[in-house]
Amino acid sequence: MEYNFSEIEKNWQARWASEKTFKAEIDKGKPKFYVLDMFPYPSGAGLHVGHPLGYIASDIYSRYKRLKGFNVLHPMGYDAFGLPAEQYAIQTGQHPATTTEKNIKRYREQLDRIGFSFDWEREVRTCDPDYYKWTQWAFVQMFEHWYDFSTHKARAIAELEKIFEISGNIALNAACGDVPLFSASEWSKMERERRSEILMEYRIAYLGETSVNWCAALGTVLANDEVKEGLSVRGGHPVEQKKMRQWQLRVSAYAERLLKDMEELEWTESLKEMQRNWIGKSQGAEMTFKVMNGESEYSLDIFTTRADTIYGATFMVLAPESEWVERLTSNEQKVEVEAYLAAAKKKTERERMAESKKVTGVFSGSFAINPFTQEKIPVWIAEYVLAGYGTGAIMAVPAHDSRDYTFARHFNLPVIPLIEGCDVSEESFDAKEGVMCNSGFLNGMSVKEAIPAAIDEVERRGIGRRKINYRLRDAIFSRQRYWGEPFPIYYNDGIATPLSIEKLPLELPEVDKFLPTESGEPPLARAENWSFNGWPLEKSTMPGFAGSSAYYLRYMDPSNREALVSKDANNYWRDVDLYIGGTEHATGHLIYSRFWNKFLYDLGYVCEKEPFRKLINQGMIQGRSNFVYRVKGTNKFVSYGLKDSYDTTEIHVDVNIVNNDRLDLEAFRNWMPEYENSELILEDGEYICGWAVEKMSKSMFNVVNPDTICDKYGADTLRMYEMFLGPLEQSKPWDTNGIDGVHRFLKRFWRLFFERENFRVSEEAASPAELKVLHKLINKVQTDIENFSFNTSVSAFMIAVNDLYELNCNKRSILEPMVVLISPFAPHIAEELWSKLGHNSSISFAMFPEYFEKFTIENSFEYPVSFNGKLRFKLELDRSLSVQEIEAAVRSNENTEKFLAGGSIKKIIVVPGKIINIVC
RNA sequence: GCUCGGGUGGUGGAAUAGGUAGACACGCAGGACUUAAAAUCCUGUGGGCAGAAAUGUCCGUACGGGUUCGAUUCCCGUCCCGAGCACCA
Repeated sequence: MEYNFSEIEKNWQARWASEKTFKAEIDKGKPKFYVLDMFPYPSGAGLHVGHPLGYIASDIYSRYKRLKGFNVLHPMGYDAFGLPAEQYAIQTGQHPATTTEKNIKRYREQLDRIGFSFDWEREVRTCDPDYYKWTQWAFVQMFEHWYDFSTHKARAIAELEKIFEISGNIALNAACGDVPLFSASEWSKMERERRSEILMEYRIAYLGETSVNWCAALGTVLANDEVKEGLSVRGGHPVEQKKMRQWQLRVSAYAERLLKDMEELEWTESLKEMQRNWIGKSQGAEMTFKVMNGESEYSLDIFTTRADTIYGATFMVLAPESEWVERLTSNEQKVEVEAYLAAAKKKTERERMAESKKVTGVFSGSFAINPFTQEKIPVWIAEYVLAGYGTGAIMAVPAHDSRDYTFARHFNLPVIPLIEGCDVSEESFDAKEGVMCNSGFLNGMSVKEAIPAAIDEVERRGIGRRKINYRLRDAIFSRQRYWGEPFPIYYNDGIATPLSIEKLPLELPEVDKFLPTESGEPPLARAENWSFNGWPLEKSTMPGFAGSSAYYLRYMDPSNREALVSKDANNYWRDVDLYIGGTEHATGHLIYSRFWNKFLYDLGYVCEKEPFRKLINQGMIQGRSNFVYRVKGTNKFVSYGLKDSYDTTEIHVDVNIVNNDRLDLEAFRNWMPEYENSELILEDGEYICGWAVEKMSKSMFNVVNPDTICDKYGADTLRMYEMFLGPLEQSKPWDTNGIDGVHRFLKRFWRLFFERENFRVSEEAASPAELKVLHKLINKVQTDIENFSFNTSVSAFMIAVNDLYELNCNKRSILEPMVVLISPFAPHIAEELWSKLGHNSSISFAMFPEYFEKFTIENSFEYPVSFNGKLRFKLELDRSLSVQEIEAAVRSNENTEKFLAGGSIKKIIVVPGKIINIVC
């Protein structure tokens, strides 16, 4: 009987859907297991063969866990708000909702063909008002809370107002912006506007002036993780710095917890490292310098991690955007400084980065006093100091900081070495090692001793204190775009006020065009009556990460109208046990989501402080492009092996008309009109194409559609082949060439159950040799799945099937467990054979937790062997024994007999005094 | 520049508490079946040398050293590739 995969797959997919096989429900009698994929943005191009890689892996794991008796939650949905749909809408006038809906439908069709065990009843879409109601709700919660560093928790704004009434903000240790100290009586005398301004500085979701990444081409601001190398991640447009009043989330308040709680997560070290870098904790000191601009005297704060180098601070530097620049520019220097600032301002972020090696700067005309040497040192303004980090001002120690060094050499400022024996004639000495000199009371100490000693002295003198700084900035939350969640905020007399929960969701209004208005306002300004009770509503929308920050919680209870997630559902499903997705979200989504979760945790809405316990980053699947070689100036194409004897141009050719790098000549001539009459110069009667690994994209004609593979080979082959391609976490090119091997294997597997046309499975008891094949496989597949080493388990199946052919085995006691074993990988064929073996219900209902254990070596196999084909044990051997005597001892050992199971010894490797390996 | 990964046949990749390097698959070559093709099955396949052959032998896991009876695996140095961060004081 033929392995008719298309019929088998169609039937079982229909049956899974109609029987709701993968519907997950709370079952307190079973342990839960939550397997989540990063949900896709449904783009217009549809899925290519690289997209499902992670979904296949998570599906294998989900199905495996179900077999082991877990109650598995495995949902899927769509991250549906986003820029491409909006850009497309601007070009075509089609509503983004329409194109998004269309794309989702297409995605769903493609996904369904691969046979995933998703519970589609839990599907979420971020653009659905019933969904984004809870995104808006969370935002309102953040608006109505502040962060208290003394309790390490978010607390209600109402509590903050009480504190202000009783004691002002003097004793407060809160995450906040720039707020002057005030007493209770001062607070009581403040106007409503002033109070709301102050409260705004404390809110976790707040409106504030900040330097933002402005992308003129997109007409919107972008978050730091949406900008790479000065260009927007989406679209690659230039980005510049601009001061704007924007909604922000006080993520920085959670920096320490985000850092600390990561320790216990099962994430890869490199991913954790990326987050650590992004959070960028550094311990040091804040120090105050006296600065003088002519007669006026000020106190300027700086941050440093190297307080020990204070004696070598020979000048100071301000960021061009620093508010100190104006105060500290002397009249004589005014013209020069203004010219410098204007030039700096004009540069885009990209230009600034490209020129980062160029040294630029200008003297402000002011001087500071080094508090330890009492020297008068100049204050400069330079681009290499960033306004957003620390205080936007530094003390420069050219001898021990390479950036200060380059600057000092360029502008001829003094360099004072502070470490004995260091040579600063060519470059600075940045290492934190050596013995201090030229440093007053620090002389003779090692750097490691000097750092705390210097800070102690600074604190004793009252000119500074210990300080921890984080690189992590607050997230800019406003986007001047249409296709996103509207802010549930209106401006009552200009005061930002949230809508109450009963008014949510605040739905996205209709607009005539999806572009900004002529006056530069966001697209929502085009909406008629965009107001609440006559007050204007906020016109920007939320960024892409808003909707993806809590979606894993919504899956737990997707249709709840009263809450984001019920207590009951949350207490059962708790957190994501396994999260699979691309590494590109390492510093965006994965930070925001953790922050969002921690905030809801503080408020008691969720019960776990971390959302994603274990995380796997699947590698990207790249394209494998094919080339033909056109002889320049002709319509002749020469085969790969002959191309060097001609002057040729390399041209991409559609990989779908190439097989094993052999060009389908007929298809090529029909591919494009210009090739219709081309002349092909062959070698050995064939046209061989060149190839290269590139990004999978339409323009390179190397996109392989999973539908094509499903048509030709079936979903089970696609699933197994994607796993067989290589380690899950590694990036690798897609190469359709190898797929035949996997397809052949499935056909061979199928034929194990048939004799000629008949299904024939024997009820006879299995032989030891047959059992050995099965147990070897169970052992291997189980450990491989647990380690996400799916490529080697596919190999293990192939070996087992080959072995069974050799043994001519068709016994139920061997084949039935094999069907169970293979079902996570190739569920359709497994279901079909399972039903042919006489089982009525789906193999997914089989759920034998014991099935895997039953067949592990320890529990059932009588041979104490290691399955690598090697037996290892220690024998008490005398080193004087001859080779023959050792062999005799090995042969007569009882373990050897058991291991051989009737086979014979091929080779014995004896390592004196250690191990004996027997190969059979 | 800094921080992580990683360099194994023609190709994708196996194998590390140090113990037969190249599992499994692709490709290639040869063969069986067939009028033929497809499908299926069998055999060979890292390189050199010797041999008619079975086989033997030497060299081989980026390069150079080291530890060890034994190194793809551990240590030191060099080169190359990939990813991330990039004036964070």
